Amino acid sequence: MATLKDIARETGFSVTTVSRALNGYFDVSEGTRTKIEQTAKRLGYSPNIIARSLVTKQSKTIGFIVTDLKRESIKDNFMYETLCGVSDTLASTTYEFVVLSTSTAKQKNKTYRQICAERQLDGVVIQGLKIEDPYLIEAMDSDTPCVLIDIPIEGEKAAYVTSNQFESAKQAVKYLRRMGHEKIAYMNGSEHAHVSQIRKKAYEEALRETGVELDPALVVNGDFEEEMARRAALHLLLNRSDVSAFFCASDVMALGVMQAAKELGIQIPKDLSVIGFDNILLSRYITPKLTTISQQPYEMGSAAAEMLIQLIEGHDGERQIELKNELILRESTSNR
Amino acid sequence: MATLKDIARETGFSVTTVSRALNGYFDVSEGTRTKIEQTAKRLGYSPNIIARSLVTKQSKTIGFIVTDLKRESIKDNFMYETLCGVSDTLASTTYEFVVLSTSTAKQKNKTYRQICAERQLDGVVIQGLKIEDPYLIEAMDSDTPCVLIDIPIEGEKAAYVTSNQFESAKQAVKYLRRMGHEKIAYMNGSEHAHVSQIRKKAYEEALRETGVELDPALVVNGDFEEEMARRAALHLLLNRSDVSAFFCASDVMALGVMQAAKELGIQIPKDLSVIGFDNILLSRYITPKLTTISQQPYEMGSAAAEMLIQLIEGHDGERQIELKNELILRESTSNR
DNA sequence: CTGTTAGCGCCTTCAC
DNA sequence: GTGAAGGCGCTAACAG
Repeated sequence: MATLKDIARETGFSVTTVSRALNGYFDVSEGTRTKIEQTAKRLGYSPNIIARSLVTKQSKTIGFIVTDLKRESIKDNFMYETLCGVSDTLASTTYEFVVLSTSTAKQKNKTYRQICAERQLDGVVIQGLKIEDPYLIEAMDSDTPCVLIDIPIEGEKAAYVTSNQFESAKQAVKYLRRMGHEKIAYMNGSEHAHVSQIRKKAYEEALRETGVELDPALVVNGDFEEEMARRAALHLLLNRSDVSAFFCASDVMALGVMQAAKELGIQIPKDLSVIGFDNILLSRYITPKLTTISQQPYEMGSAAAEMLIQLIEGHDGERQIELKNELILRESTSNR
Repeated sequence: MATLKDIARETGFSVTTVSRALNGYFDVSEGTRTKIEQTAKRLGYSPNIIARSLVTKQSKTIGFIVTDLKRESIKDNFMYETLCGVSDTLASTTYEFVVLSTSTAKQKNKTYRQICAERQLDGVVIQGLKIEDPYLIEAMDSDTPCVLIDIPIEGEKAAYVTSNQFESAKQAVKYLRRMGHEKIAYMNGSEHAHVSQIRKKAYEEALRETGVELDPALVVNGDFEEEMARRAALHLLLNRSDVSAFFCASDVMALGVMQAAKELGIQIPKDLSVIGFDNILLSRYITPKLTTISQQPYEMGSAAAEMLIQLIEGHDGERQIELKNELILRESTSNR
């Protein structure tokens, strides 16, 4: 691969001049610039970003840290869509991104600082971390800019993008209330995820505001997994025939609930109304079609990347973005 | 961030010795090694891969070049699953990967060589390129090792992983033949994709071997898109009421075919049998459940990454891997 | 306008 | 066993 040195030798100019010519500085005469550009082209020169990074301290690469980039999530695709958003936005910049799949366990082996330092990451997009994950704390007082997805924590160099999940979750529960449901169960996701906490709070608040006393027995946990949700729902529905509606913190868990209902001969929506969260692809293909809350993961990824670039380049602008979710009424809900 | 120099200053040794101690060379005394290791730890040292790359010529990063990493493909998830495979395999190595989303158009702006050179990529996994894409030719006579997914071309530094699609496609068509179908239409994908060509060839060969004359009018093109497939199928089915079966080069296109049939009041499988390709998640959720051919994208990604590491590190081993597909019989096919 | 000098953080001879 | 010197490819002062 041709280097600046090669071009310098060919053209007779110094490496410095060649560098400046190729980087569009104005203190090079038109003549030498064209000459240098031509031989650069002839030699198939292309700058070594690695070498450049070493001196400029900018690697032009950002990290996309995700928890458990796993095949199972083809059902929700949340990760994939945010990744597409990030990728598309970055495509029009000079930045590239490395995918860093992590887990709570892995975070003990390599610190966040190390990850950033090793490759001199210019910035980081974080997705799917648990609230007590080491990386989250580290990220907050790190010098490398970062944008959190769905975890609303602000920091000196940290921004976040989230959605109005609280309001939309409340809206879903209140919708069930208006339909006459009173014994509304809630299928929560992993307790360690911020989104779980907030959705649960929304559920509780919606009930309170509509005059329903909270019944802790109606709150179960499916850890965002279909099978866990199925079992939890099975258990609950078996013991509590008074439950007439189920609000789930994710569509995948709603799938589990529907399966459990089917096994028990409970008809949806006649005997049980179900609302999910995410508006996954499957939700409109299953029977009955699932009433759910749509999110905009692609837009989240894309907004995150945009904010990150702003942070990296020191511009000021939005530090928090809240995207709008929407309650999508379909066939899995009906009057009590 | 602490550097070797910092550790050298602290311990009193030279940078050279510190480097050797930390890299496990044996020509350092036990005492100095432990001392150096301790202060390295204390200072939170972690090597600067960028700087190291510059001298070792190994960036420890591989490129994952994909065509059109786009949100639409949440329906097939092929890309995502291979990505997971690559990610998981790389997780146990010291390599990281950058996602490089490209397109035929983009390939004119930046050459494959440049992409590899700029970041000194140690190797590349290529997925989804069209057969006349510039990158494909360039990759073949490039010095950086690469592994192709689903494009069986071998090269000095190139390996590939694919599946027995030819056989499995033939199997599918022959299955339709055994069910008594004679007028079997074929919905092809993009002509520029290698997989399209091979599946089409399989279709033709299966017909020939079972004594059916080829009818070019029965071969239509949906470009791997649902809507395009829907329209193409609509057109064909409208004009050719003798068609009793449809073999599709992808499940997504099969979805389009099923939609077209529905619009025309054609019952599946009573009036029309449909077979897809990919075994996407949706295929077993729709009604009727789609008969299809399953692939193993995750395993492809994972195998590709493994082979790539072998190539990079100069070990010899398999250069071609063929994974097994499987015909999955469900509800969209029946006797003529 | 152009060249010289210096250095980014690291590794690899080659001496001692 | 340890250190000095040199260089990877590039950019950033600083002179001229």
